Amino acid sequence: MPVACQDCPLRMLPCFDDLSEDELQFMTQFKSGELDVAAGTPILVEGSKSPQIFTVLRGMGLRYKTLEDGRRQVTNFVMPGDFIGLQAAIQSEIGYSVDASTDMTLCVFRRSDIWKLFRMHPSRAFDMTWLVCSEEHFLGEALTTVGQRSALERIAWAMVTVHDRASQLGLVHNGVMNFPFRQQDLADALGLSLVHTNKTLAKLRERDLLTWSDGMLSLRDRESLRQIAQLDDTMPPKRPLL
Amino acid sequence: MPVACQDCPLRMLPCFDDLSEDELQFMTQFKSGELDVAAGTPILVEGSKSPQIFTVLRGMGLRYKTLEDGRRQVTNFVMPGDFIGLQAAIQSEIGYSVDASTDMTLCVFRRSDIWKLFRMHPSRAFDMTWLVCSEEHFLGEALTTVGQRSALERIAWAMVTVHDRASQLGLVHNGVMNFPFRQQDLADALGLSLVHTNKTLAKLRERDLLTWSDGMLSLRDRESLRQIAQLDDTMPPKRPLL
DNA sequence: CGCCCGATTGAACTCACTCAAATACTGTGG
DNA sequence: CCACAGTATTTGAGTGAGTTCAATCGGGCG
Repeated sequence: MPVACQDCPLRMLPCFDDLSEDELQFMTQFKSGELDVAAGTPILVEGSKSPQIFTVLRGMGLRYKTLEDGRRQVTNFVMPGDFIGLQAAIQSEIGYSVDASTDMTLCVFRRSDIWKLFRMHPSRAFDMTWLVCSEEHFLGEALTTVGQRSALERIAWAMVTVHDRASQLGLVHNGVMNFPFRQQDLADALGLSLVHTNKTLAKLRERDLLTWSDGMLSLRDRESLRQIAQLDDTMPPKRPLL
Repeated sequence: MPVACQDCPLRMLPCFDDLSEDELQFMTQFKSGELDVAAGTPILVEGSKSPQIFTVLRGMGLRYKTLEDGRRQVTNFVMPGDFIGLQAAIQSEIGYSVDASTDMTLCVFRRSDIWKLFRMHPSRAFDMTWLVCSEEHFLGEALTTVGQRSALERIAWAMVTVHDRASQLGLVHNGVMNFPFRQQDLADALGLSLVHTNKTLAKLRERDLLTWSDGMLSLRDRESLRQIAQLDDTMPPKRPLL
């Protein structure tokens, strides 16, 4: 049974912009349905033209690109509130794949309605562009991390970034969050080998900076991790939700 | 003396979408001026809120991010037709810096007019979003390159990508293009050290795959370079010009 | 129990880094 | 016109961070 936008549990979170009554009504009719997928399901496939666009309501996933010989670059961890698939709607093809890492619920939009959104609801079009800019910004950060930071710095960066994101979404309880990924996923996100990722994680664990086992992640000392990562401590602004 | 959009030399290139009479007229009044800068001038500064947005008319530059300790990640080479600074207009701050590597001419827009564009000209707003998606796509490619490819593959990838882009813009003459960057810039773009970049370039030169000296780049064997880079050979689609 | 998958650990190797110095070029001032 | 400083490229040598190979361990499941 689909959730009405009116009752969207994400909408209530303080990290998201408020919606006007008008916008809310528009979104309700813009939303074409809901999709439930099991862990492991591919949601978007690189190079395809998906007729659908999604907002993540629940669960987590992986966004990645692959080379012909099988090497894989994870470009982001997908979390609730993320808007995925717009590339396919605006250009002809999509440049990345998304797989579900846990069971997920997705809010579905028709790509053919995008144009209507731009014409009829400029404020929502603006918000959509905001989200793409935001993703662009993140990829710039990730590129800088993989290009310039050492293995220890990369992992510290990833953990603080992921944790902060989850924290915004109210997914951290008593300092612990669900982190349903494999070490191989983290390695592929940071351009490191699995073995070295494992050994570097062990170092952070020995120093008692974090714990991660059985899919549960806890930052024991976020401040130290932040410093290792040379990450500045700015509160992210409120963001739009589509 | 500013160029009228009507007479914009870029507009005529086959790689750009056609504009309707209506759109053309709107752009002319949307354009608030022209800016000429000398090589070496900073155009945008990370973290600032520039009141201006630009389209590059002429010349090349560097887009990059820096860490506190001085490490630098070049995130793109800036070329004519590129639209820069939107992040600052849509969010409050900009996430990267841009410096001019040659003398450049920029088409200037007021950030305060962006909202008007979304409200009054949805087709241009759509095009703007297209461009951001495109940049997002590129950053995904770059991240994959830096995260997964070897030094030889990275350099081959960068050279083919840059050359193809210049080719689209009609900047390649007799197989030769202007490439006004230092080896340090390329190294910072690919997450490699200067020394290793130099030695890897030498290997490609020895194999007679490319030549690059005095700011002139020529791909002697694009096909081999493309294969080394594991880069697929798809024609880029026509793109919007703002 | 046996199998599969993911995490962990050890050992050897190598790609890419740092350090260092030489070369080449350009602009500046005497 | 030459000396000099500053910047970019090139090359050599030694080092090290991260890789690959390989084996083990542990939990979940048919």
